[in-house]
Amino acid sequence: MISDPLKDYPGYALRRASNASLALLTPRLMEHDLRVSEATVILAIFTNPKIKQSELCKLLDIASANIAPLIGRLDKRQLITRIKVDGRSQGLELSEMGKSLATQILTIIEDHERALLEKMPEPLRAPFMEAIKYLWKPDGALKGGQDETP
Amino acid sequence: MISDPLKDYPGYALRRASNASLALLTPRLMEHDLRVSEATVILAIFTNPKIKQSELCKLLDIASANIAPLIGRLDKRQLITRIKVDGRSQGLELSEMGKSLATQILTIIEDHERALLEKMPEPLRAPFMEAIKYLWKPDGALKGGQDETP
DNA sequence: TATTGTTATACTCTATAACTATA
DNA sequence: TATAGTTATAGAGTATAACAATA
Repeated sequence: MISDPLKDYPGYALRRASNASLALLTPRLMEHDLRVSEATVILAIFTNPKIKQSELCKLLDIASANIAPLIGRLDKRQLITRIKVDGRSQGLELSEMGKSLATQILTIIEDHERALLEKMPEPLRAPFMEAIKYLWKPDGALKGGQDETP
Repeated sequence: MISDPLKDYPGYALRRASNASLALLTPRLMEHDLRVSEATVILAIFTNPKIKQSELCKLLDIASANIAPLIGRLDKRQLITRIKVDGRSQGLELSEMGKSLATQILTIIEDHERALLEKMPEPLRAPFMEAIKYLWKPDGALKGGQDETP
């Protein structure tokens, strides 16, 4: 009988489960001509109007080199507007079209995430969500909170 | 204050945690000139000698088009041997060098996975591992078990 | 006809380096 | 000097289509 030697390891299970989740979500967002990363950025701007690209990078753990073309695509589609903050940085906001798209994205993602959670027995859901947060740093260890000794 | 609108969703948390895990594991395997996918395949062959490529694909959820060049690289490095089963398929086995590398990989991965799990409080570890298995299909729904009605 | 393995190709995400301009 | 943003480029994972050889 063939068996998977890594199936009981958390990091491996994370990778497999994440891939399975993305395989379900990607085609649903593609109907709106959006990648998962683009949808994530749109929602982050929706929740944090006037956020700067550098702040988005920290929040979502994306390299600044990679967010530049992504923001460029959203700008070209007139989903966002850039508002000069100072000479070198710009606050990002959603256009009306962007806000409308954001609410549609939110519907898709909420439905997707609800379906994911419903795959596991109810008593495991809360412990799962609590546990997984120890494996990354929500809100990107951003300003405001007490950081781990700098 | 900047906040992440998706941080309480399981699929998003999976993606972030998986990326964080890979960012730690990748450089450690790179010291042995191995990608994560290559190390995974080596261990799968180690555990399942004579496994065929098509079985590896099902087990690890990799498209056959993508495993061909990967196997080719392992073959060129003389880490595996291909043993003809019939005219169109071949059983894969590790060479002595491959087996030696497999044990080193296992040490790295076990250390990595142990460190991951230790990031969360002990009482959450078992529920986490139990819960996450509902989000993918370990052993790729392979032969031997009772499948979901074909 | 179906299966196994392969090649070619393309898209996405990620990573690094080098650069401009501003503070 | 340090920060914000950009460009170019490369590496890696994943996806589809097309194909040859075999069962």
